Amino acid sequence: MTAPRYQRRKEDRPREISEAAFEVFAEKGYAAARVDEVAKRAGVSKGLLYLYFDTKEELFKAVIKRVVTRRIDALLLALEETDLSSEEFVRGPLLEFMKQIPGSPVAVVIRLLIAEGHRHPDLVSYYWENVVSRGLAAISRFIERGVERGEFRDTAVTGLPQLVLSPMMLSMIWRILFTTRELDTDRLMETQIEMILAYIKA
Amino acid sequence: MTAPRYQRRKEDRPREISEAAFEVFAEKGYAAARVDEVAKRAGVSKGLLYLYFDTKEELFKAVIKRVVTRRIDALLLALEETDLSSEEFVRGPLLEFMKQIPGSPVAVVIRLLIAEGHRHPDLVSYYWENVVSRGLAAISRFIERGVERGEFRDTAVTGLPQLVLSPMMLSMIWRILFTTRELDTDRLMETQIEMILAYIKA
DNA sequence: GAGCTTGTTGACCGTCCGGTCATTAACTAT
DNA sequence: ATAGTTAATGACCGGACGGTCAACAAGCTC
Repeated sequence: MTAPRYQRRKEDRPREISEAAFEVFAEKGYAAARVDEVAKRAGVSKGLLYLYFDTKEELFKAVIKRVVTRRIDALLLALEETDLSSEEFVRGPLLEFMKQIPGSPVAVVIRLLIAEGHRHPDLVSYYWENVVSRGLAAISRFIERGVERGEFRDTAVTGLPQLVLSPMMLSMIWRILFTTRELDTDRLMETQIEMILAYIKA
Repeated sequence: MTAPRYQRRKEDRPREISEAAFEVFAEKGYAAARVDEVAKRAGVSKGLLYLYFDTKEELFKAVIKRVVTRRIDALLLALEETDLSSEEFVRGPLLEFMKQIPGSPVAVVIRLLIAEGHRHPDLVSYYWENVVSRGLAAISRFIERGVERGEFRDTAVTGLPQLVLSPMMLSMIWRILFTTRELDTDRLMETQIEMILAYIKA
């Protein structure tokens, strides 16, 4: 009466493998990540991994998409439905959202995309369509709304929502490269918001 | 009377190999770059490459350092020696410098560092010491000078020179990932400078 | 032009790794 | 219990790739 050597868990395997893969890709990057290592961390054999994912590249794409998909909607919804004034929303929920990104899995995805995007153009398109373009459009719309309400002036910022996010981008890269060096990334983003508001407030 | 099969060119080989390596690393990233490919593009045999560089990793480091070393000093010098007013210098030479970076080899180096920095901490330190910390310190000093001269107020920006550069950072990443998508990166940087000046001018 | 030095070649090696598949054994239906 | 189904294993393969080295030949010296 020994314990079974393994259990069949068809339902959970893809997620477990994908989670393990995220870890390994995050640590090593795509090319240096070993499929054996992923299988090991997921607690399965390499053969099984290849039952659920056709190739290493498919696995990679699945991992990226999985992380991306779970993260965008909350903010966009909040942004559409808030009854705060534009300024209050920017200073509150939007800033909070930005502060939390550089330490989140999104930062890892960005790193992987920067490193490997070249050879996975469909992945870059996916990320563009599901995250970047939606996020930027939402910020633009939001500023426009502020203009319509008479809270903001109509400046170049309306058409350059990237300005709001650029310190967040820099903070992400900073943490990726210079984890040990000092930088108050929160303060960086706060100050940018402060400047933008000062610049566009009516 | 046949032409010799090769010429001895001890002096030029390291540079030629290093240039070829830059191309290949830029196209493929570190792990996916093939030493054979580098040798082929440099017009030498793999054996010769290994005479000048001990390992692939040493080659990589040499390439990064070579690109970095040739690029920093001009701006820092101009910044120290200019007799323009602070505002004029920012709107002129500094902005020009920033605009030109995202399309330069520096952007490639950044991409490689983001992708591979993890496993080459000494390379990250090198980049930090020779480029980032010097550049940021120079900008900080410059703003302080403006404050001393009464041109600027003393704001949080003095201690956050990253704010000046963050749209440049975003522009670099944007071009790396989304070459095809529209973004007026020049306008992005101009607007940031505009906002900062409006924010800190006395 | 003979002989020496050394820059250069390219075939070769050992290892590693993505991907395969015959075999096994956990579950299921009866 | 038994037989059938299929989730899961892990040994294995072929090719690729970083790195080596014995042989070669370009250029120098006399």
